[in-house]
This record gives sequence, C-alpha cells and structure tokens, in this order.
Amino acid sequence: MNTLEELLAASAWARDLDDQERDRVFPTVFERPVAAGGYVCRKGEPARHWHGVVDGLLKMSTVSSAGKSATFTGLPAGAWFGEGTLLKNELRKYDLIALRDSRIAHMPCATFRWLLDRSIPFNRFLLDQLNERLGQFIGMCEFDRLLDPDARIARCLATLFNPLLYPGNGPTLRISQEEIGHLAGVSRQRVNQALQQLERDRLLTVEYGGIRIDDLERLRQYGA
DNA sequence: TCATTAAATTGTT
DNA sequence: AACAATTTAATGA
Repeated sequence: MNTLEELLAASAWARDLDDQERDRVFPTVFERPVAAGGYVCRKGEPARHWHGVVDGLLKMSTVSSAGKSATFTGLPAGAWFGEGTLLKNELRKYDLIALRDSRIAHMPCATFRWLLDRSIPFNRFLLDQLNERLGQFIGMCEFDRLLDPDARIARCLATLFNPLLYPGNGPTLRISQEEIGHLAGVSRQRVNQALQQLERDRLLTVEYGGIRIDDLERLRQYGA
C-alpha cells in the first residue's frame, strides 16, 4: 500500500460506490504525513475527519491519569478508523500514535455524513467493520487475562492480518520486533523469544525487519 | 555496478 | 539495558 489511490482501490466501501458518488467523495479525501511518534489524533479532541492508513503503522492507546498507558490495537495499512467518534458526535476516546513515519488519509466529517445518509454500501461497510472489531476486542479481553506472552503476541499479530479490516496487504508485514513490543505491551527481548517459538511452530517466518504469516488460522487460535 | 559506510534491526547476555 | 552480529540503505567511485 503506497498511495491514497491504492488505499481507496483496496477499500470495500469505496469500490462499491457508483461513479457519481466517487466523483463527489474522492476529491474531498486528502493525505497527510505523520512522523514516527506523532499523533494522528488525541484523546479529548473533537473529530473532524474519518481516517485511513495509506502507509505505516499506528497504535490506538490511552494514558491514564496516573500516567500508565494501555495499547488497544495496532492499525496497519488499509485500516479505516474513527467512525465511532463521528457517529456519536463525541470527543475522541483514544490517542492514535504513529509507530513509524506514516501517511494518513483524511475524509472530512461532512463527506462522512453525506455517505452515511445516502450510501447503503458505506453503511454496510461500517456495520461489518464495527462487528469485526467487536470480535477482536472480545478476543482481547480473553487473552489479556488468560494467555501467556507467546499467545498474546501471536494473537496481537493475527489481528494485524485481519483481511476484512485491513485489506490490500499480503502475508508479509514490515514491522520491527520493537514495534511489536509496543503493540503487545512486552519487551523487545520477549517478542524475539516469542517469534522464535512461533516460527518453530511453523505459524510464521521471521524476516529482517518484518514477518510473514504462514498459518493465520492457527495464529488466531494460539494458546486456546 | 561495485565497494564502503552508516543506520537499523536482530539475537544474546 | 548493553553488546556484538547481521541486514539494509545510501553514497560515491
């Protein structure tokens, strides 16, 4: 995934629009770079856009008043996010931070509402996405308290390869072990150990600066 | 195109 | 957290 055009081509909601809708919607969507460590949006801000990840990697997290941070999920290229806040007309509930230099698509709130009011495919997409996310988060509640670090990392990685939420990506993902550590909330050393175990189990292949998934289904189930 | 160097990432302690 | 080894990317001959 490299260009805004490719992101839109890979996104189900955009594919299903008719020509007239496309002409109206696409020109309003623009792209903006975010440097590694930078915020795409902050907890407490009003939402002005719906966002997509053209390229890069984000984490969704919050910081408690005591200063502890919790990461909820990672967002790879192909992800669209922020609809929850737009739909409810609330303030953002999470921080979205770039784990590395990233390029983020912005769809203005007005366009989002226009699609919401007239496009069935767009509504269908949101419904599917919210449903898929719900499944992910319920899975996280389970593994957060029940599973050992290897399994936590396995499932954390599996979520990044959800083809419904993050289309347009192959079986390989450029992600460093340090970045995986940030997402899963474990040390880089522990990530390294876990990846070696998962490779022995033939679930994935460790590459320099990335991983290749060999068995997504078993990765999802790991530790169950 | 190839060799050299710097930077990033990995694997280990 | 620190270290050495490995891989990649960038540079210039």
